[in-house]
Amino acid sequence: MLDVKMIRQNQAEMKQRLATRGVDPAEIDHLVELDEARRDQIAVSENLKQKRNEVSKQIATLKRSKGDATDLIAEMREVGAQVKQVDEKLAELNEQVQYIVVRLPNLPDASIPVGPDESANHEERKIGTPREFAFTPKPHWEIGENLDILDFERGAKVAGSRFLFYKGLGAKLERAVYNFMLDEHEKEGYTEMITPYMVNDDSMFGTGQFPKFRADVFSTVTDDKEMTMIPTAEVPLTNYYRGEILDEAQLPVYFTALSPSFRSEAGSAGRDTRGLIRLHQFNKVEMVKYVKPEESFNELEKMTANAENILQKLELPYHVITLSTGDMGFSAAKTYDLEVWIPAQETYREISSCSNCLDFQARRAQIRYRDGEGKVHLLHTLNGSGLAVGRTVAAILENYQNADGSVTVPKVLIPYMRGVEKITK
RNA sequence: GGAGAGUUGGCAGAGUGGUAAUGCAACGGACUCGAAAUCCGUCGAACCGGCUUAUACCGGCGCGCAGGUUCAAAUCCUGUACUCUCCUCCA
Repeated sequence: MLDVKMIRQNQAEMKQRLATRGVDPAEIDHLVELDEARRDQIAVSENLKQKRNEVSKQIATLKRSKGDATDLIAEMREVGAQVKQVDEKLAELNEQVQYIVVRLPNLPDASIPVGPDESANHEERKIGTPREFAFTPKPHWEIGENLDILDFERGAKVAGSRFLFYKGLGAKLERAVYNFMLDEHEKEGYTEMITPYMVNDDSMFGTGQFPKFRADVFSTVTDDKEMTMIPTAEVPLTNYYRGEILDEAQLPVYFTALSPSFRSEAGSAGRDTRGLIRLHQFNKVEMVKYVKPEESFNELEKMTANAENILQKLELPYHVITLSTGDMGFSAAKTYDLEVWIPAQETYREISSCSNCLDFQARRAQIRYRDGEGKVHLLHTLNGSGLAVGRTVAAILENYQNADGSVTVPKVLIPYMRGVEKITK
């Protein structure tokens, strides 16, 4: 959420920068108008309340000295009615202002490319060289099905499309991958967490998914209580400190967690219908940071390096891109995507997304810190995948496949596979 | 699922209709070579509005949250969240 006061004081710049994210400048004009009306109404309300407070004190004094306050009470009855009326109007204006402001995306950082969509993304660096195959590489779902380690058919029968079973060494590989990731992040100073996998609306609001993106999630209703299946562990990890004021000395805080992520994938019908790329439920190791504002961009570089470290140790080719204004997520000011090489598709596919949200989430979730002078400030939050586990397994299966259909286990994972060096039929 | 108790400032803790005691902590000062102790003073989170370059200042709000009653609500009423205890159930 953006600061309305800041928008008001920098209207022209805000309109221009938000326009690069698809916000109609007229909406900002409307917001500023409503805010003006809101502040006028606050002044009216507060004047009335001041009067009420003053006269109420007189009434109290009179009553204590057994005086007659009938006239004053009659007068105050009128003031009370006015306050009620003014406050109703104020609540309405507040709601209108909030309606707009909670749906505005974060301000894009000045360093990112401006453009309508992914075509404007900028490649920062390319690491590793895609392997030359002496045979036609198979897609990972074929490899997995042939080896009997991935079962999409039964996933569809038991749950539906975009669900699967991992089986035998497939399940072991998935577990090896995320255990490896968690161990690496632990070395980098992240505290490992196991979070709730269902959250309330306040949490979904805090990180920016709600109210705008309700269609993207799965929710459950029990006894009229609605909960949301987390679309990413970013939600519980970032809401961990919701509504709290941390001490400056606590910062930075680094969290990591493995969790399933549940996504409805509404609007992506027909895309990536096969394999591990786009599922309703997938595992992901997430990284979240709470940092002081002046450090957030440096921390973004470090977090991205932490995600890259995983790919490098797995010896998977990838590149890093900076998302353009049009391709970036709602809460982010700057995002690096890591895309891993998928041989069968001869292309790079997203496997991690690391974002600096500045104070956008902190303002929504009211997460603050107290500095050395005792002053309270919003802090900055970052989140990144480190990495999407299912897509990592897909990349391993495809990049490490052999002509005979077997898959060599990446060196760093062998200890996590209890010594298994190759997955064969 | 049933029954009961609770939620007040950084912490402890009073307050059952008249506008948030008190203690500790914190901050400033005195004393001291310095510190402790003591004494004096200040401050009760955060937030919002006004006025400001910014402080300051003025006002509002503020007793888990949301409503209601009232001239006036921490206090009365309704709903709700969470915590604790007991029963039930359960991994």
